[in-house]
Amino acid sequence: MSFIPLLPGSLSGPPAERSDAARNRERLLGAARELIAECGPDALTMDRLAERAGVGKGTVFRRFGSRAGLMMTLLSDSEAAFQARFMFGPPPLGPGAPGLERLIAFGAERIAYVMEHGDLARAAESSAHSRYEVPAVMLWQRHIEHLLREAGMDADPLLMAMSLAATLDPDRLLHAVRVQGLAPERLTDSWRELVTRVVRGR
Amino acid sequence: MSFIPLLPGSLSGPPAERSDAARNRERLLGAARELIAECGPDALTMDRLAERAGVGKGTVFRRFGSRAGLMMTLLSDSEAAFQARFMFGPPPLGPGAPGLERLIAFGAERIAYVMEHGDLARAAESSAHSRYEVPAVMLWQRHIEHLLREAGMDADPLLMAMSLAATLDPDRLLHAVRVQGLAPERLTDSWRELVTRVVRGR
DNA sequence: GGACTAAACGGACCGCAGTCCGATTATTAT
DNA sequence: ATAATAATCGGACTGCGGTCCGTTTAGTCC
Repeated sequence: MSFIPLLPGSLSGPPAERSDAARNRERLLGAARELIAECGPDALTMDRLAERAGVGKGTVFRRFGSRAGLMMTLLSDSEAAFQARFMFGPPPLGPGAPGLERLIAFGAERIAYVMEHGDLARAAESSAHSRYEVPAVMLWQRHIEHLLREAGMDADPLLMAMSLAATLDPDRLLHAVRVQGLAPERLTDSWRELVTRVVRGR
Repeated sequence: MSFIPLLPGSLSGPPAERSDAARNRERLLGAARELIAECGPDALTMDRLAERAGVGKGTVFRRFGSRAGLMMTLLSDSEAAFQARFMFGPPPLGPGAPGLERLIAFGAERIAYVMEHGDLARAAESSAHSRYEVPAVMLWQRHIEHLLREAGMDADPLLMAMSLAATLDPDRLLHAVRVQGLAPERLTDSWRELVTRVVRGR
């Protein structure tokens, strides 16, 4: 988790990080994972986190900016893995399969992802102003748009991608499964049906 | 806004409302509309509202339950008017037109509605746990589902309605228009395209 | 009118996310 | 080693939504 900088002056890039700052970040991430494992993401408050990690509250916010930022950091590993799979992995999720098949696979994988990391994802998006500025969310949407074009979608792929992305919103998916009691497979089936109809068109 | 109860005992229904309670509710609604007219819905805090209306903070919450509840109350008039139009009004929005045409009209009207009352609607849905328990939202979704069935949708109309409703989420629509700078007409066009493809199917 | 009761009242209080600024400490140059 | 400097630290503070409970008051029954 630490590395020796090749260049002392560190040309290009943030001007390095002080050792205590790095130590505190690790402490905070560890404490956050502990608390989430114990009581779930919703019970993680910034005060409790600071106390558990043995640092001041200001430190938490300087490190992660906000609660949502912390959650995004916690998600970033699995998030990056997921991104790698649909961008560079084997088909049908990755490149090599027709657009429609990749779309179907994408939805299925995303639903599975939300079932696993949903609470975290929801917490990461619950930033007051911008639920749609989250980089990962924007990337997904552009990916869907790309696949739509590849599948021959002619009419406003950007907005179609927006609509399809709305369907995969973690909040909605979790509500459907946890509150409405729908089976995840049913969501997957419905997604397949939806994108098929949208792509095949009138 | 007030009426004389026909039966003193008030069979069936809440056990009447005390006069001071009614007076305070009117005061609060008036003050809320003032504040919103002055600074917009986001600047309306429950403390300010209580102060402006000349009542205690506890009174505000007993009256409306929560900030979201207050916003829903403020919306209820225009909300009811909208509902009446798509349930009993003239076609193509109301009954009498084919399902697909009604769906298209519904989306267009909803987009227009959000452009007008969007901030309020967003505030009304921003209750932590349940953005989807709002009665109006549930009604819309069931209405979409009904229209889908009427238009001959065979595959899981409930989930298809859920996906389509997600497209019409106020938060998303406002973000598309205000942040992304998309023209509302483009949203309407895309909606028409979307529902047409979904209904006409594979 | 006067007593009784249930409801409404109000504002102190809580936990939360996020901000601010004086004190502290790691780092670099001398 | 020492001083200078810039980043980090910590916790008091703010504003918010929401809760609680002792006090007040409207409606009712005699």
